Amino acid sequence: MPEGPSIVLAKEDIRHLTGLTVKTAKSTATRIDAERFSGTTLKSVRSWGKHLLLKFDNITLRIHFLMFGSYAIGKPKAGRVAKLAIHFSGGDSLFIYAAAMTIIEGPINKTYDWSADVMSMHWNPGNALSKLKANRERLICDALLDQQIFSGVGNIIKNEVLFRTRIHPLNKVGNIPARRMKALVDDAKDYSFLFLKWKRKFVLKKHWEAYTKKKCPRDGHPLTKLYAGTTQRRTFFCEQCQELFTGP
DNA sequence: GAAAATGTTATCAT
DNA sequence: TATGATAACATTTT
Repeated sequence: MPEGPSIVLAKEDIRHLTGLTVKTAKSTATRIDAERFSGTTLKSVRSWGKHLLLKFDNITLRIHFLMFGSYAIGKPKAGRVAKLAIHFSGGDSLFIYAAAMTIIEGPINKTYDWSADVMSMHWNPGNALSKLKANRERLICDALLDQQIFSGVGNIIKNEVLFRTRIHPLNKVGNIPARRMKALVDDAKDYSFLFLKWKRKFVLKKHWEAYTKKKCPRDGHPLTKLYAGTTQRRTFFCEQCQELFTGP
């Protein structure tokens, strides 16, 4: 469920519950006092990167699906205990599984930099570029996963965008020429929307060019698989066509 | 059936 | 104190 576009799909899926009032809510997560939702109304469903945000009157439930989280509408998943179960008056219900959740008090606009979210209409590539300028020493494969810079970008999008823009994942941010960096920032957004389109049609995997692949679709060169960066995430790239810049 | 994986955060070490 | 490594979380796919 995890990367930004998948959260957008979840948002679309859940949005029709907006306007309903909570009859009962139960949570097995110690951090969540589900009682607080009782009697409140679901005001809006939003997302910021990988965060799914459900606003109920004065509090917002922040849901992060981590690697394996999921949800169900209407009917709980068989044989599973929901981390949060919300029953609305009228009979609708929402179940959340294996997610990390937090309650945000009051307005959320202060909490979130919407211009960092690649899926947001407020996404601002210029802001991303200036944040990158402040991170010249980091590897680009790490910077792409930084949710403060590219909120919503996950490991698949990281791999595909680096491949599409022919940038070697082990480049230091500061060594990448400005024009190439701009192309990368733009593609982070563009590819995320392609991801969304393909995921919607269940054809996402078919379009992967680098992620989990063995051969470069451009030149047939074998792809390198490396656990790269400070987070040691799987990184697939072509030594031949993805450029490693040596700096100024 | 073991191992790995679309991820983050809290806690432990240094 | 600040930074970095490790564990914890939990489910589906390979």
